[in-house]
Amino acid sequence: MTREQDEDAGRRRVRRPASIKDVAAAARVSPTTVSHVLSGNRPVAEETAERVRTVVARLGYVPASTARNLQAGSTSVIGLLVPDITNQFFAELAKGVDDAAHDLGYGVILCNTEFDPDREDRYLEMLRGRFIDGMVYASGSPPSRGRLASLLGRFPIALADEVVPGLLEQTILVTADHRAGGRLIGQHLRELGHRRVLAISGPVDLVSSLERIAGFREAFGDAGVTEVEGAFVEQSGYALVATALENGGRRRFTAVFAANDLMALGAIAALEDAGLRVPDDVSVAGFDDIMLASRVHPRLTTVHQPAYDVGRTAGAQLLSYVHRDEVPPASRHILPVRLKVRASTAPVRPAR
Amino acid sequence: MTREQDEDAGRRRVRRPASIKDVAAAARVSPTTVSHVLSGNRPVAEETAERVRTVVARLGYVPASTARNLQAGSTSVIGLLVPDITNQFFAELAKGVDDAAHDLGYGVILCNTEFDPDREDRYLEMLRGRFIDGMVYASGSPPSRGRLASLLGRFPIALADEVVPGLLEQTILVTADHRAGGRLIGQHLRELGHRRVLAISGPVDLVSSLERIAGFREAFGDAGVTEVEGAFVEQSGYALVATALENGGRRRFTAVFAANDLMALGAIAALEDAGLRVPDDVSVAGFDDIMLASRVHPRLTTVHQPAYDVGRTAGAQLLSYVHRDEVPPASRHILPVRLKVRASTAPVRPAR
DNA sequence: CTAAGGACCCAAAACGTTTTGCACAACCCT
DNA sequence: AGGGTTGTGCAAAACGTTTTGGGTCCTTAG
Repeated sequence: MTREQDEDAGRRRVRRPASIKDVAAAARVSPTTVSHVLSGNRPVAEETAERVRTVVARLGYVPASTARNLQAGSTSVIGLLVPDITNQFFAELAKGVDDAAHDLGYGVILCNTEFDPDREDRYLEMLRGRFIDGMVYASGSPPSRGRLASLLGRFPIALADEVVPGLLEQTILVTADHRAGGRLIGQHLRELGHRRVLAISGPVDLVSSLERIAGFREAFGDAGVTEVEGAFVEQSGYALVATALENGGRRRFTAVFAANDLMALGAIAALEDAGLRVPDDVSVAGFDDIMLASRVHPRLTTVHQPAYDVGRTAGAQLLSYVHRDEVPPASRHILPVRLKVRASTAPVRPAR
Repeated sequence: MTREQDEDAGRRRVRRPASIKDVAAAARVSPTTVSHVLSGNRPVAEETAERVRTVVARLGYVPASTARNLQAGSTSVIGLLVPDITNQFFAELAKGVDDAAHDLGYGVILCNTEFDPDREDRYLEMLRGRFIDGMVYASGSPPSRGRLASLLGRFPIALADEVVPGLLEQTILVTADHRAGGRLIGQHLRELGHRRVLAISGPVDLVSSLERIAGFREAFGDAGVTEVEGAFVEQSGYALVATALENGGRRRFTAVFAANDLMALGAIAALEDAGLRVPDDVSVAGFDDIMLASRVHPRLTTVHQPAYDVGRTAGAQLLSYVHRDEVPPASRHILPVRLKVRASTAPVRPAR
């Protein structure tokens, strides 16, 4: 009676999956032998092996990875932390990491922080129980270096896309050549005759953001560039340019260098809302070369970042060590970028 | 001597993390007590608990999730299978799933199949060792139902976005209302006075694709619609329209209904290459409302699909059962869609 | 006929937790 | 004073593998 109630109590349950013991019993061998048959770790008489294999197939036995992980002390899973998987750039990067992982039989666990430090912390907390064998960190926001450093003692971490100040001498870093990208835009705008440009940067605590602007100044020269700080989103680009137009108007600049394509889009919108035409009145350049950049009107001049390669390289580098159970030596991988000249930049025109 | 060699042999290794035994020893209690302090599963004298907590902090102890998983028989991780994380739609969906998972303390392991059945199989194979507690399946291509069915016995699966023919009566299904979306477009075009439309569908073995067209016919009527089959990519839209223009020209249609925004973009390109203007000469409507749709020229009339909500609902539904260790009953969740009238459709104009 | 060696398989330990039954002490109530 | 209750902590089992040091039996050579 009581027993029947108990069985009723839980709703329909999944039947217990076959364990190695079940297989062993059915094949009249020890669990050890089953393990050896499956792993090929030690020779087993063909006749016995065949018997085991039959039972395995019949029972649909698959070794429980939880148990295997415990025994092995590793999980064949790496973490991937990104701020926004919805952002084309990070999606490409994620794909690269996934490909690299998949090649070596690793899985990827996705952590989407939405630029929220608390959320990032919660993810890192969850990850620290060495659930993962390693991690690709592409935070995209000023990272809580402390927490990251403490994790570095538990498993290897590869930094992707963004330098983390305290850590770059200790681990793998893969990033696009932001500085060179900035230089390319700087040179391009200068060649078009621009002499006064509004540079709208990303968050100044992001090294990549600084590098882009620094590269720009290297090529363009410091004179004539007024710099304002923003965030890597469209509204920020809009607001920054709108504000700039109010204070002083466009007499102050003939071109806008946005640290990011989305911001560039915002900038264009602000300019058009103010009755200015792009690129006739003001040129606008972006950074990243997201898909939109080539479809939007006017098509955006920008710097192409090899997002996929960044992810793939970071994943491959990380795993090349993790896989051999070594801790990776510090290394840097700077990937080349390309200038994409399209329709949003034009030779400067004398103000009417 | 030998020992020294051994220590040299492996490269610098990570030191063994503290285990619960280490904590117990240092706090002069049993591992049981440590566990109780940490889990709150049973009361522990405050004095003792404090001592344990101190040691935990000092040693930086974190329970090994591998061991915990084994003991618990679950991992607090769910799988997410998508064909292309780079596709905005699936990225949004993934974000939804991740959010739902994160709310309940679950992790998400990402499987990006790149529309490759082999790759999908390899992923499913890797997942079947009940590494995960459940899975959201959004294959986007005609799925290998057999393998999926066999997995359904091991952990719950929620189908997102796309019906899997053999399984829809057995598990959770979350999808946008493709049929209603088709109806909205059909009605819209009819109201604009269109009477002959070219419908370019996605792969006919995808239920969502069929539904969109079916809904369209419901509202528009069967008469006057010629249907051609394609794939969900831009080139396909281009090719289909280009071909249609060759055979019979645009006398045969005044509007194009593309089963997907990307195809709509291709269609527009083909029309413009043929010297036709959109929407003046031919109207074009899409489906999905990807980010591009609102930025491209002309801005695309389309049906907005709540990708994020699909993911979030699928994740939440799945987890609401998984989390209580129940197997989910079959259920369907059809999410509403919205018509977005923009600039690519216009009232029909009498052919000149 | 016996010792050595090989082929084959198994028992037991280990991985690091959580769970549960129990022991011990101290307290309360009648 | 004795029986019950509470509070506190421990030992042992269990989760499902893989690993490793034998053990048994058979073959072969001396």
